[in-house]
Amino acid sequence: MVHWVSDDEDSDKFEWESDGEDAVTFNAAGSGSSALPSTNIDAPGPSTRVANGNGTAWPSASSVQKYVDMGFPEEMVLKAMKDNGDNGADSLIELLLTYQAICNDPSVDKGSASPCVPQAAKDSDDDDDLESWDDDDADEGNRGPTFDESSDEDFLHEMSQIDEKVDYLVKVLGFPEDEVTMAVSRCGQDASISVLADSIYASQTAGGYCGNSSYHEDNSYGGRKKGMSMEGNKRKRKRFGGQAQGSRGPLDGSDDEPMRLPKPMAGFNLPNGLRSVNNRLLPGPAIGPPYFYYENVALAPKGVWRKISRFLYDIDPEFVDSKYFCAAARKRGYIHNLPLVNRSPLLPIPPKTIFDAFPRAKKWWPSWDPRRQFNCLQTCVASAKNLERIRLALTNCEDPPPATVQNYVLGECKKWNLVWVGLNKVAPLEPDEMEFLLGFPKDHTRGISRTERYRSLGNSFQVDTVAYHLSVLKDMFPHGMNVLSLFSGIGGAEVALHRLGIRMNYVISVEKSEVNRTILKSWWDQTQTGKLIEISDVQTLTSEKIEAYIRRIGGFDLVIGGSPCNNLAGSNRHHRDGLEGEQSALFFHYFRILESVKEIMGRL
DNA sequence: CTCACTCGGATAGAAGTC
DNA sequence: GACTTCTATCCGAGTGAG
Repeated sequence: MVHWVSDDEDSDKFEWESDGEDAVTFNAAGSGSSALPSTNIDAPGPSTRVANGNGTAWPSASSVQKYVDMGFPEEMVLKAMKDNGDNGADSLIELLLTYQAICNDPSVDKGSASPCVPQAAKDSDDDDDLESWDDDDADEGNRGPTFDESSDEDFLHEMSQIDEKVDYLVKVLGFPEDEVTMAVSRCGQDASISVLADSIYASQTAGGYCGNSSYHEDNSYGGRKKGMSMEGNKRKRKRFGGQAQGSRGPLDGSDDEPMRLPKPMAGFNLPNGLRSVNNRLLPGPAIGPPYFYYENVALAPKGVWRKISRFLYDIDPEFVDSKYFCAAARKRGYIHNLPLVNRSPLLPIPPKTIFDAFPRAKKWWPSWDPRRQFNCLQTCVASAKNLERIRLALTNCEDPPPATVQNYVLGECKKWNLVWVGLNKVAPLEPDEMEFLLGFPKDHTRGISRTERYRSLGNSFQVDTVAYHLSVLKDMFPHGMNVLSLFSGIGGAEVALHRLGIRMNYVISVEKSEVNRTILKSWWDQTQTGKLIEISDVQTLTSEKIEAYIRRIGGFDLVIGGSPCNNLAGSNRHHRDGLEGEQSALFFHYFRILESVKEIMGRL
C-alpha cells in the first residue's frame, strides 16, 4: 500500500468554492431522509458524548430498532449508541461493526463484559432470531469488564494498554498500523478505540480529527465543504487503482480525496491486453478462504469507495467499464481477492458496437448520430411523450436537421439509450435487447412486467465482465463450488459461473425482490442440478445461520454480491445519500456476513 | 469555464382486484 | 366503490475530464 503525505494548503478544489452556501440546503435535505438513524432522531446534545455517561440521552426505541433490524443485538446497539454519543450514524455503524468483529474474533477474549451478549429471545419471527453473540467457544479465560453496568467502565476502557488498542485496530479492524499510531498520537493514549477509529477514518477522508463532530458532515455526501477546519494539517494520502499517480497538481488536495478512477477504466487487465496487471499484493486479512467479490457503481460520491475499500481489507478496487466487454458502458468498481492471472473471457465474445449487436439499427441511423456504443443501461426508460417530442422536432425541420435540433436529439438519445427504429423515430431498448447486452440468456426476465424487467436488468451485473474476473475459479474448483450470493438480483453471478462451466453445488442466495427470486429460481431449475436456497432478507442471515449452512454444506468457496447502489448512483436526484443511505447501507451487511463466513470457516 | 455521464425516486392517474 | 397495484411522466446535481 503506497501512501504519501500531502499538504493541506493545496486542498481547495475550485469547484467547491462557488457553492459553499448550498451545503446548508443539502445537509438539511440529507438529515430529513430516511437514511440510517442519525443524530437528528435522538437529538443528543453535546453532553451525550462524554464517556462517563453524564447527561446521556437515551436513544429512541425506533432508532435502536433500526440497528436491531440490521442484525445487531439490542444490548450491543444500546451500548454502541452510548459510546458513540453524538457522532452520528456513520460512526455508530463502525462502532457496531467493531463490537461485532470483537465478538467474531476468536483471538479476542470475551467475557461477560463484552458487547457480545446473547440476544434476548424477543423476536417474534423465528427466522429473524439473532444468534448468541458469544457462542464462539472463546469465552473461557480472561474476563472482560462488565458491559451492561450503568458504569461506563466497559470493555473498551478496560483495554487501557495502548499496545492492545493498536493491536486491536490493526488486527481486528484492519487499519494500517502507521495510521493507528498517528491516531494515538493525535488523540492521546487514553482515547477509546472508537475515538481512534473515528480519527483514522477522518484522517483518511476529511483531514485530521479527534472527537470533532464535524467529521461526519465532512464525510457525508453533500456535507460541509471541505477545507473548513483543517488548515495546516498534513495527512496521509492513499493511492488507489494500482497505477502510478501522475501529476499531483492543486486538484489533488481535496480533503475528501476521491478515489482515482483509472483511465482507461479497464481494470487490472482485459482480454484484449489493453492492460496487463497480473499480480498484486493482497493484504493478509483479505486472503481467503473464501474468495469474495463485491461490486458497486464506480461513480459513487466522494469517499464511498475509500470507505468500502477500508472495510474490505484495504483492497484496491478494480474499476472496469463494461464497454470493453459489450456494446454498452457500465462503469463499476469490483473489490475481490481473486487471482488476476489466467483470466479468460466468455465465449462467444459479445459484439462491442451497436451495429454489430443490432444490425437492423443501421438502416435508420442518421449520419449525424456518432454513437457506436450505448451508455449505462439504467432502470428507467424514456417516456412515450419524450419520444414523440423527438419525432416532432425532427419532422418539423429539414434533413439533416440544424445543429440545435441535432444536439437536442443526441442528448436525449445518449441520456435514454435510444435506438433508431424508423424515419425520425427513436425508441428505448427492449428488455430482451438489454438482456443480450448484459450477457443474460434470452427471455431470462420474461414473464414479469415490463417495468420490473427494466428495473431488474438495470440493477444487474454485466455477465461477461464479471465472468472474466471469475474465470480463474474454473480450474480451481473442478468439482464445483459452494456460493453465497448476496443481493443476487436476477442472478448475474450465477449466470456468469454457469456460462463459465463452473458447477454450483450449493448456492445460498439472498435477494429481497420476490420477482427477482422467481427469475433466479426459474433459471436455476432449467439449467442447474445443484441446490439453490433462497433467502429474502439479508438481515436475517445471522452468523448462527451462516454457521449452520457452513456445517451443512462444508463451507463457502465464494461470497459474491453487489450491494444496492440507490444512494450512490448519480441518477438518484432525491436520496443520493452515500453509503449510509437507506439502501446502500446494506453494504455493511455484505461486510458483516463476509466477516462472519471468514471467522466461522477459520474456526471450523 | 464547458461538457458528458449517471445500477433512480416521487407522484398522479390508469388499470386491476375484490 | 374502495383499495391495491401498475404505469407513465416528470424531476437536476455531483463529479471528473478537458
